[in-house]
Amino acid sequence: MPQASDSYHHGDLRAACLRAARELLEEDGSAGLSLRAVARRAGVSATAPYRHYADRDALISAVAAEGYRELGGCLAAAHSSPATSDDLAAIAVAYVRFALDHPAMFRVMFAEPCDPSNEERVAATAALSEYVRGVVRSAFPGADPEVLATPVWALVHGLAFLHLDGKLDTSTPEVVAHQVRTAVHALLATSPVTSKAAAAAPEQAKA
Amino acid sequence: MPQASDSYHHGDLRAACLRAARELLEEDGSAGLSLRAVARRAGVSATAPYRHYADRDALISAVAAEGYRELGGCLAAAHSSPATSDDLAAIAVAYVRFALDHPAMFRVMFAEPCDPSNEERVAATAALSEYVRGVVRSAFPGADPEVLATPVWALVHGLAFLHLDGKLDTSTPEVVAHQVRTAVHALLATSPVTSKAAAAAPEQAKA
DNA sequence: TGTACATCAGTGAACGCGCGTTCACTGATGTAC
DNA sequence: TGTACATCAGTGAACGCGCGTTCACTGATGTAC
Repeated sequence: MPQASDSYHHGDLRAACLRAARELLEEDGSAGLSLRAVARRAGVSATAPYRHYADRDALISAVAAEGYRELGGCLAAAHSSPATSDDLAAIAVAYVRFALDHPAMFRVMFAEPCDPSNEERVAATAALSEYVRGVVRSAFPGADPEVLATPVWALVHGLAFLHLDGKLDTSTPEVVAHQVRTAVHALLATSPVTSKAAAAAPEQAKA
Repeated sequence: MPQASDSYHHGDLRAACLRAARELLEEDGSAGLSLRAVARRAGVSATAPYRHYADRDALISAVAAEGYRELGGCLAAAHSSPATSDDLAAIAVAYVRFALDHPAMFRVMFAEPCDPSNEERVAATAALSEYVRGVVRSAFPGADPEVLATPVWALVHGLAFLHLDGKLDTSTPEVVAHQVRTAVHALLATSPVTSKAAAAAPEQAKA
């Protein structure tokens, strides 16, 4: 039974560090994410986190891994089995929303040049990449997922970053969602690859 | 006549600071980019840069602005008047190449959450955005550039980041170029928007 | 059920570091007469 | 052409800061008998 906050032993400092790190990230951006600040916020001495994380990088990688898992969850929640480009657009909207809701976290996950060799990181991004392939496969059964997965991910990822960096209008969630949907449809609805099936059975192609 | 390196006055410290900052960026990433390090490398006291830059952020913004200008140059050099999706793909390749050749710089330009209100920055990214619209207009005269410019930029920008973060194979420039070209063609050759003209004159549409 | 002891998860002082920025200063340069 | 002086572009000492990490330590917990 953890959580005896007044005792010498914390109970679950590992999780508390992660929580503190995320809060700091949301409040101060990645600049505020120091081991000492995490310890402070967790109400523990500056060196206590070393019991649970080898060093600063290990903590950050753990935060990033958590982010990957959460992003995966958000995408799955947006649509479990996408079958049309509309469905895919909904997933894209969720992706961009995640970036805007957790900007610092998203940057840690993708834009930080930190320890790309960390196992947890590699596994998490491989899983994400595999997920994208799966989405593409189920949304465009006629297309080669190996060819289509990269540009689709790139498109959505790029939309996320352009919004994040203030290059696109982010005034309301609706504006963002519309922007993302429009972009996805503009490129995906009947691209040469996705429309293979349509070419084979043109009468089924949407107008 | 500047460059009297042994004199009390440096000659052109402003430019020397920029140069030093870029070198540090390439060598140590953005973590190594401190005012003091810049001064050290420029062979000048720690406080001398303050004669030319109000503070650290000002220096960084100046570096970023230089980056935008250079990126613009690289893109223009790749193809001056793109008329086909092949031409556009060549520009996309140049964009990704720039990111891979100057990774830290690219991150400063786009992924750093620093002072988005800086005038030089705003102007530079607006110019870049306008440039993308121009490219789209000249490559796809039948399409609405307002609709197409965002997804095209996002696609290319996303490709740059995925390569930069090691999510895609970057072993050789050729591999990268091929990857980028394939991605661009997969989505752009006859997307519903870009093929408006083709729809109006279907007999001219590429097979 | 009680006790001895190993192990675990914290503490707190200390290390050396590099940072951004201020300040009063001084050497070099350029300009007006 | 020479001189006085304002201005400019550097210096170097100092400030306070927060950081990552080490170390020897100690209090709490769990386990074997």
